[in-house]
Amino acid sequence: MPDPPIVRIDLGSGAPAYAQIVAQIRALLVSGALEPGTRLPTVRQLAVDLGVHHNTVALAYRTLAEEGWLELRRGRGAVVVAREGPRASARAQAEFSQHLEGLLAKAAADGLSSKAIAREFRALGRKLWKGKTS
Amino acid sequence: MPDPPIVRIDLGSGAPAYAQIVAQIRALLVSGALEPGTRLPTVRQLAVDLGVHHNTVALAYRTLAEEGWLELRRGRGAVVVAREGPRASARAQAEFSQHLEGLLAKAAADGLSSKAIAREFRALGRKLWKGKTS
DNA sequence: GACTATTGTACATAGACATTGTACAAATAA
DNA sequence: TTATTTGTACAATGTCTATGTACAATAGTC
Repeated sequence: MPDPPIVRIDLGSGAPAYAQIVAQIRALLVSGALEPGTRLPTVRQLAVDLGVHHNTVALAYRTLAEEGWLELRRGRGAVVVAREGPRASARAQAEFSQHLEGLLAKAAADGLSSKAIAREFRALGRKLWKGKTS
Repeated sequence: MPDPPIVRIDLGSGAPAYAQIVAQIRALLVSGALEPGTRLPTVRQLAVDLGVHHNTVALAYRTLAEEGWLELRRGRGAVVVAREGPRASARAQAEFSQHLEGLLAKAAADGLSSKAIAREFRALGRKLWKGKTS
C-alpha cells in the first residue's frame, strides 16, 4: 500500500494550509525524523495527498528552504540538507515567550487543566528532543 | 501620570492586532489579574493607546465576549464577568497539542535550547496559575 | 424631560494575504 | 533529441484585517 503522507493538514482549522505544512515538516526536521539527504515528496504529489494546490505546497517548501532546511531544484525535487541553526536571538526568545503565553492561556480558557498541559509539554519535549540534550 | 495600557501590541509582528489584544487580555483573565467586575478601557481609549482603530479593539472585545469573559453594552463599556469555563473537549486538546508542537519546533529551529524553553514554560506556568492548582 | 456626551455596533471600502489556474524553465530519462 | 518530471512565476479570485463613517443605546447634566 502507498505510504501515508508525511503530514496531515486540517482545512477549516483557520490556520493557512501552507503554514500547517511548514510547521509539521519543521517539527519532523527538528526531531531528526527527516535527516539530511532525505528526499521529500514532490510538490505535486504532496498537494494531491493533502487536497491542495501544488503552489501551496511549493510556498511551504520555499519557506523551509529559506530557513536553511531544504534545497530546492527544478526537475530534481526537495532534499533535506545539513543546517547549522542560528544562535538564539533576543527577538526569537521574546516572540516565543509571547506566543507560548497566548497558547497556554487559550488552553486554560478551553478547560484544559494545568496538569494536562504540563503532561503534553513533557510528551512533546520527548518527541522533539529524542535523546538530545541541547 | 496616566496608567500604562493594559496590553502592548507589536504592529509588524505578523500577528493581527486584534488577535494580539485578545491573547493578552485573555492571559490577564486566566491569571486572575482581571477579576469579575473590573471595567476595561473603552474601545476608543485602548485604540488610542495602541495606535489602532477603535473597531479593531471592538473586534477583540467581541471575541472575548463570545468566549464568556466580558459583557458589552453601548454607553456602558466592557466589564469582566464571572465565567464558568467549558470542560476540555477532545478538539481543544488536539488543537493545543498541534499548536504547541509547532511552537516548540519553531523555537528550537530559532536556536533556543531545550533548557531555555523549559525554563520559560515554568515561568509562564507560575504567572498564569498563581497558586491555583487546576 | 430635553439635551449632550459617551460608548459599543453596523457596514462599506481599501489593502494585504492565501489559494488557485495556467504557463514556463530547468533537470532527468528514454 | 524528445518527452517527462519537477520547481517557479505571475495573474486572478476570494477571504481576512484594518479603517472611515455613521448610527444606536446608555449615562450624565440642566
